[in-house]
Amino acid sequence: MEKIRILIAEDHKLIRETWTFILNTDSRFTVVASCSDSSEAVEIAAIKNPEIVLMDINMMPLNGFEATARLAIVSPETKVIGLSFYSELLFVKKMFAAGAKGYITKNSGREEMYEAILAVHSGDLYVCEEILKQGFDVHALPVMDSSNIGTLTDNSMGSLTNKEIQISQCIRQGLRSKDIAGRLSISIKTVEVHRHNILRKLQVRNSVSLVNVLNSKNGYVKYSF
Amino acid sequence: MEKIRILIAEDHKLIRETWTFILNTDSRFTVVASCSDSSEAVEIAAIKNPEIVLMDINMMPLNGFEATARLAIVSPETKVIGLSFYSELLFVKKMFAAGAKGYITKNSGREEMYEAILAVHSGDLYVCEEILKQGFDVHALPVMDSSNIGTLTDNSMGSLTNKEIQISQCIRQGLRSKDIAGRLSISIKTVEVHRHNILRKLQVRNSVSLVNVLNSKNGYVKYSF
DNA sequence: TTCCTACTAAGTGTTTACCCTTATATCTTC
DNA sequence: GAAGATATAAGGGTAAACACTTAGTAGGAA
Repeated sequence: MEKIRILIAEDHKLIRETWTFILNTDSRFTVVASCSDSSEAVEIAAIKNPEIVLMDINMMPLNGFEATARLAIVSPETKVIGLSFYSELLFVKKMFAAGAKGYITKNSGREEMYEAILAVHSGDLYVCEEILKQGFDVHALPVMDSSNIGTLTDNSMGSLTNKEIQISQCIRQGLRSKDIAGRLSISIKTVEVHRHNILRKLQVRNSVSLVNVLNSKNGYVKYSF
Repeated sequence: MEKIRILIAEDHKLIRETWTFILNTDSRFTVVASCSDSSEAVEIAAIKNPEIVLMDINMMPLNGFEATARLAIVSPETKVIGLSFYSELLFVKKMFAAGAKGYITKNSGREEMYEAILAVHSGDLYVCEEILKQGFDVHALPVMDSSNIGTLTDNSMGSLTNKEIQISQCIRQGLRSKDIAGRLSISIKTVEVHRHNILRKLQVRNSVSLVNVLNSKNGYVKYSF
């Protein structure tokens, strides 16, 4: 039986090396390359056409969403599985919108990683247990093909209006609704409506999480400790 | 030759399982247990007396510093190697002050993890390349033994106590006081007191500003893409 | 011992955030 | 002109954060 050819794109060396090791140890898989750089991942994929890419969403210089969308162009046969510490549905959706076929978090089990690779390789979509539990329905997503891949990769911030973006920047600075209202010369109630809409659109439940999402978009990578 | 007996304490299941796998694959090592809970790590160590503990510094309900200090009491022969995403010297120092004998980041190589285990097992102190490059001199540290272990887990970080640091990290993750109370098994009221004290000590007026201060000090890496 | 710090947790407020609905005016766009 | 999106802002509600106080316990230090 042919081994499934895998590319690992993950910026933490220890994780990248251990995953390479365990996948190569399994007779079903072979890691054809690994890299810590997302641009490199796209280049390598274009040359080696791996069947599967394990793609961390926190990478330089492109984030996982952008790298996934580009990868779909240079190597359409390659299937991407998103990998991250986050189970935030926003990231999951963004990865699928970018053309990913699977998503697992680092709270998944080792067996779950195998399952994900096998499922995606055989043409299925896959998300891990942790994300399923949040009520995410992978089959309810619009089908992603060459016609619309990448079109939704900016939908999070893109769906925020100018005012919402402006206000979210104020929130990020630690300003209260009262402060924002004063600064923008609008009613506190208006600010509150905007806040609510921002949280709803970005699917977070409080301002701290909002700021985390905003930071992750603008190039901050959040580590948890 | 006797295998080196290892306990892995790491909250991300996928990482925990892959490390268990690769260490068990190597004839020099055997993973006697692994867990995602720091209290459990202390309990297990007390029973199994592993020679080495690989301890992630981000754990619940104790952080890595506290777990390491307690471990020194219940299993003095056990040597702890700190593991984290951070090369922040503050965290490295705190871990050594808590009694750790080694520290590697997740940017270390797989071979470096082996080296660390072997070095620490043979009685040396060890820090990875990445930390060495920052000019950290492990041998310049005061010697840690039963008389002073834990005494230096103090106020280098803006005079926040261990509990306050732990709670501020929970806040950073977007958790509410209710969530934090549940996770740490303490009263919401206690969490609120800590929150209040944290804000007062760091001279900020809300959680978003707190997170900004925490991010500016450590843990966040600004990427440009 | 006494002192000090940390952790715990209660009480009692005020303020802010967040949820949901309704509504008006303006603007583009089909 | 109708439809849709945006910005505005109000009312009424719950939940959470924040402010301040008191107080018991535990442990180490003086």
